Amino acid sequence: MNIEHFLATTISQAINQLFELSTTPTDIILQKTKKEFEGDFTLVTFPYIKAAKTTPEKTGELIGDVLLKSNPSITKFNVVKGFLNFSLSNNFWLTEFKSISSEENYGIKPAKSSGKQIMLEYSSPNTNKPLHLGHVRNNLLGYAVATINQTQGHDVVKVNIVNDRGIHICKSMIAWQKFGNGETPQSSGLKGDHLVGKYYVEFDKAYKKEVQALTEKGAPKEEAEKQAPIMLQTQEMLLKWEAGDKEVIDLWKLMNGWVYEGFAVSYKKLGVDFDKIYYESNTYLLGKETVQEGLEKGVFVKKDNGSVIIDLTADKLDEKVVLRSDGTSVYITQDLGTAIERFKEYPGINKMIYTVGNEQDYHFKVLFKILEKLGYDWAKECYHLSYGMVELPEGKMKSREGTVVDADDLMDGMVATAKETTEELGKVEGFTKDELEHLYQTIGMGALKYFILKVDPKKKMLFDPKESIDFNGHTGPFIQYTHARIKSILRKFEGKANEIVIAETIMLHDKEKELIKLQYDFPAILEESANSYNPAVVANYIYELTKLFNQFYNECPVLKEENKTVKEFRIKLINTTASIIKNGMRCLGIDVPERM
RNA sequence: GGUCCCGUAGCUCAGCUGGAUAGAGCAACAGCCUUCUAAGCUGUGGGCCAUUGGUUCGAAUCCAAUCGGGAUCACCA
Repeated sequence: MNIEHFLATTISQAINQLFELSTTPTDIILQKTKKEFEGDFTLVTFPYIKAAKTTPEKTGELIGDVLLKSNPSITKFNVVKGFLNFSLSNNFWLTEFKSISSEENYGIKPAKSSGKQIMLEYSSPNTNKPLHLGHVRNNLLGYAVATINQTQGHDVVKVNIVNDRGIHICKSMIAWQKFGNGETPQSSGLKGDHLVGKYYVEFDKAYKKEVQALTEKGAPKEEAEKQAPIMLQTQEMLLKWEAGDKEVIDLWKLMNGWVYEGFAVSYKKLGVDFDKIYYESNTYLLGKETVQEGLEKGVFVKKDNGSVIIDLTADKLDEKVVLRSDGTSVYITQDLGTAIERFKEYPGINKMIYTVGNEQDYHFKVLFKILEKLGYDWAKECYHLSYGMVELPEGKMKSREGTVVDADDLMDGMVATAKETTEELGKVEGFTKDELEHLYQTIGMGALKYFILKVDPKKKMLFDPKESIDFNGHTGPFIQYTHARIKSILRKFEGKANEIVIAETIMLHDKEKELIKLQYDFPAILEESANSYNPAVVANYIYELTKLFNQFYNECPVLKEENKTVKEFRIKLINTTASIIKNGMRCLGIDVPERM
């Protein structure tokens, strides 16, 4: 039985008997004893002093006495005001550690399934421009949440829905036709998505020029924006696309093909992948039938002008259009249809997660509410994994103003910095050229990923490209470096860590005990992180573990230790530390090198 | 204006299912490399946890209001 459960049960029984209360073990909240005090676990006794009809000190004593007799693992206790701190025996932690270190992948549950299936959508790029920093956060977050949930035995289906159609795609296409001179990724040497993105910017330039020319001739601004020839051409192209015009479709396929080639490269660098990719060009007509059904059920209302709406004012939301007066879909129509389709396609889904920025909080509230009103009981299992924007020191990123941080540039920059730093530190000996390239990649991406994942997803975060990302302190490279150091020690021990049998007689040093206690927490941390869809929980835990190891390392020599049993125990201890660091970082999608 | 989110050290962030003296990193300053990798460790300084009330034995944490910042409220996607 898990020790915390045992303690809770014992304490619950004790206070029920002593103070005539009727608590259950789940009412008992134990916390870890703060470092300044002696003990392993702490019970706050304030809530019980009324029933105990005595002082907090006496209350603690009474409960402590019962605990002491209940289990030989509990060796002593002390009471400070309303805090009952009790200690578990050296042997308890040693035994605990033996079990931790004997597990192949401690904390990361084996292949056995929980029976729960989660569909997780993330990335969702547009095919008119390359990925930027915002997408990076989205992708890293989605991927990490998926991996962390897999450790809980859940079957996670990672999906990506590509926005490959619509007016914005046509803008790039028109601009390419007009100004492109047949430029291709091959002829220009540009990555496909960057090439297409370039023409999206070209469109905007040309469009602004035309609007300006028209307003100078006296047209009102709004009128000019509607009547600019290039805009009219774009709208015409969209109609042709919808009609299946071969020429337009061919161009569309060609240019989207370039974009996909470019995305594939970026995704690979980011280390993310998908089980299934949806394309909006296939799904954008979905949802119209749903609107019909909703009308019949009386969930939706048809207005005089022919548009269909849902009135959500009673739910503190507004009226929402679900079908335009001309009978065409709006965005949410498609989302309704896609959601329903997915649950049909994967009947086993218990949870549907959408990784989308918090500017769409309202949209998803409405979406889920509508699904609920339509009577889909899985609507309550839909979850919007909302994350804050990545802001630059100057404020928001705006693609039209050229203040976006491009994902490829960013990643390349990180790898270049990793290279520089590594060379400066002179840590390049003994590596082949290929190994070095791989190492720079690992460190640079590790820095970027950790930087983004360590902050709570729902909060907005600041990214300063000038100061870039540090490699010292609370960073990915620090964790990677620590792992490499441990591996270096283990190498000197010729990899025999697994053969070590831990002696019963070891008296644990403070730092050793702290390390074991922290390792003991790992499974609970993973579970919490999985349930809250928050990778930062794991990220911050790994940092704590790493920092603790470094302190231990400075205080307790490992290889220089004279006593053979202590030395072997420490080897085993750091071996387990390394594997938790590695597994934890893997959950975040971050590689840790064996050497660096 | 309605709704939602955020406000913790100079900066970037933890801590938030109420509990002991609010923690890290960066930046500043002072130490530690005859070594198991110093991308490290130790120490110093730095805080009215936005403000004001409330609930409580106890509030950074819960509630309300206020002030600041952001998002959103399209027959856009």
